[in-house]
Amino acid sequence: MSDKLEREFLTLRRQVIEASFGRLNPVQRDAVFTVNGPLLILAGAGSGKTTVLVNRIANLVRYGTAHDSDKIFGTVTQEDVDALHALLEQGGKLTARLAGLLAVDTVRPWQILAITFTNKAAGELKNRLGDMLGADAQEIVASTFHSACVRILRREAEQLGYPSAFTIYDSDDSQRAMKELYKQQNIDDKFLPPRSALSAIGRLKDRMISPQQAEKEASDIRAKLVAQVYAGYAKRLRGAGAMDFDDLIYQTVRLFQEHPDVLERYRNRWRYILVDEYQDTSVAQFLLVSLLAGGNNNICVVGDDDQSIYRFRGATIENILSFEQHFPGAKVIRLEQNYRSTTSILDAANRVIQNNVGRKGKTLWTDNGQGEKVQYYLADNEQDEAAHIASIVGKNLKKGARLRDHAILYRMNAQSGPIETYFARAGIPYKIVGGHRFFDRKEVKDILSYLSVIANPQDDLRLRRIINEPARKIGAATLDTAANIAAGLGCSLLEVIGEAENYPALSRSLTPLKNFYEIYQELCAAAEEQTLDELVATVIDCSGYRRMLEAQGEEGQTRLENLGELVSAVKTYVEEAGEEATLEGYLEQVALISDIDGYDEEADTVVMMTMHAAKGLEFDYVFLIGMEEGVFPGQMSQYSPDDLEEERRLCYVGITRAKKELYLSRARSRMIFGKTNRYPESRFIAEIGSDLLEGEESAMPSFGRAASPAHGGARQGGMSFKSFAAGSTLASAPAPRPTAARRGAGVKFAPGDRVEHKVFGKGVVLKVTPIAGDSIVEIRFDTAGVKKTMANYAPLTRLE
DNA sequence: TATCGTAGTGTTTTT
DNA sequence: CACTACGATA
Repeated sequence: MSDKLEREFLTLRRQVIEASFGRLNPVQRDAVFTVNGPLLILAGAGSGKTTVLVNRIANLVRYGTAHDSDKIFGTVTQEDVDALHALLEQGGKLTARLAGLLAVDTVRPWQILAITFTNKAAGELKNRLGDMLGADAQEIVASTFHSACVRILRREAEQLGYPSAFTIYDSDDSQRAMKELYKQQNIDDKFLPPRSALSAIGRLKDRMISPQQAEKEASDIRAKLVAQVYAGYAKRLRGAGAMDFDDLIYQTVRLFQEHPDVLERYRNRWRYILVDEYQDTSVAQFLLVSLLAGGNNNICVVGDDDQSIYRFRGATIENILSFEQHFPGAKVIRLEQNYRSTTSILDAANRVIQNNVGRKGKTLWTDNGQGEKVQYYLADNEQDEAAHIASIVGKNLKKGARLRDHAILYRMNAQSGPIETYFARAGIPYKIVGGHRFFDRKEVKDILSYLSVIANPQDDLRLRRIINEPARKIGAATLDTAANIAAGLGCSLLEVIGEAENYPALSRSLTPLKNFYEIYQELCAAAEEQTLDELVATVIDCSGYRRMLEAQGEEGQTRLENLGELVSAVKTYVEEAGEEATLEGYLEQVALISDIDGYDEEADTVVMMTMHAAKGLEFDYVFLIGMEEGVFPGQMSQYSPDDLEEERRLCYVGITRAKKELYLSRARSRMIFGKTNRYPESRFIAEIGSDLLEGEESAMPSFGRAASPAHGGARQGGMSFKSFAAGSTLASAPAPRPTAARRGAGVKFAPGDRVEHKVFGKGVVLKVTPIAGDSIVEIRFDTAGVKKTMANYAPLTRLE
């Protein structure tokens, strides 16, 4: 074999490998083919970092280091070279022989651990890997920090003195546990509210500080109390065989620090580690990753310091800023080209973020073209803001956009209310991500608590939650005596209840306790025999929960329906997990599920969520609402420069979600938590600058704008309305509410009328039902079917 | 022990 | 405004 042939082969090999990954820019390509050693990818918003991540993993598995290597396994023949030429020119399939020649030091899929921020992101990663790698992708572990840790802890919990079926407490459980502790130890909840205590403890755990250390380092009374409460809380959870969210990380790191042999096993298993959203990792998460990567340091992290928005949860931007110190010899790659947004949008984003100090510094650019100017609307109040958004959605739909191309983003969940009300009345389909989760509803949590007591009988907290739900005449007094006995014996509450007849102190409530225990045993037996979804149905029946709800009329009926939904959710889980389906597995999935995980981008509806939840998503049309000082940036951040910078990063995240058009809005007055306030304009508006904005404002502050589709009289251009706004405060003082009376007689509808709806198009009125000063109009649309809307809210006009 | 009513309170963002 | 916690009553 000649040198010349080999050289030709190596060049060809590189070309074939590159071709198999499609279009990548030079910087992206560099990231994909950097295989070994520490790598920091600074990825701006919309820079195609997921593509890079997927391709990088695919390259590890398929080609290993072949792209930059001159190693060849086997002997190259002229035929091989010809075949590669043909492949490059005509495409086609690889033979097994060629595939072998293209690979050098490949990585087995199960040696790769990819950590993402949400389950949804992990799922997407797996899907895209599946498309590229087929069955191999199944063996790659792609999960969140929390899920990955649970996986490890389930296997190793005993080393730490926890049962392997430990319960995962959500923040609600944590709070209950904390309140019980407060009561037991007579702690003043004014001086240190349980919520603050929990978040302080959480932040200690994020920094891997134990209760003992916290005690030692406490310098003031409050810190001392936190340390004391921390110790008590930790003891309580340990006794219940439970871990909270922060424990999942904290205990895993402790496991690795204290059991080098265990760490060694996992180090050998995962030889390549990738972490997405690295800017949002905590000290504990950094330690976890660096422990696992220790040795070969094949660690690749992807992040954007400008998008760090979880400082309040213990994330330290330090992790990204000092990556090169932590991992000497680290390679740093910057992805600054944006493929998502227009120049107008990026200009606005860059203008805002450049007001922050202490960042790595980068400027996004794009060749997507200038695009429309950023729109800025000044509304009278939140209803008017909602109406304006609805009318823009209508306009865009006419231009051919779909509902699901629109996202409404806000600072806090409470802001969704007015928009939701308006959209519901107008009959515009929408979906809210976040707020109250399905699994947080009382009835659902109760049934899940039954299940978790079956899985982990040590868990007194969840037991207390359900022992008298439905009412079984087991009150607080009885439970306290039983708990005291349990504490004395050092066993669980449930064990005491099981043999209640042995304790004279419990004689008065012996029957109810025994009745409960019987139910419990019945359920345990059912857990052995039935499938998971059957078990859930059994729990609902045997516990008496169904009977209780049935006796509650309408309210109980909807709750019963929710429980029906729970049963079908479990059924879906059983079908998906197949043989792997276990009770613990299901409870774990429920505990770690997040709001965004349930977001379905296929459904054609407008979507509403917080800017936090929108991280990582993109939409053609994005509305950022409530651009007011005190709302965004929030009240809490006004006096803290650090918090303000985080708000600014959040603003940057919000702006960069938009692909085509960005709409900002502010209301002159807004009702928040029951009080009407007038907030000044958000500083972010001034930071963007009037030259990038195109303004418009509510025209006549008092007259049913909601129903009038055209913004008659709205001013266009520049920011000249600022002075106008100031002068018109008096005129706009009475809160406008679109009522039938205000709108006059001209816009009533009658059956048979031909009408046009901004969202659904043209149709015929079928029925009109007057109700409380408004009316429900039932319309058969030519294309959208039959819908009901409220006459005063729907963007509806009568056609002559 | 359960249930009803009232007073008070606290409100960001989330795995 | 919405929720919780607590107290009075059946």
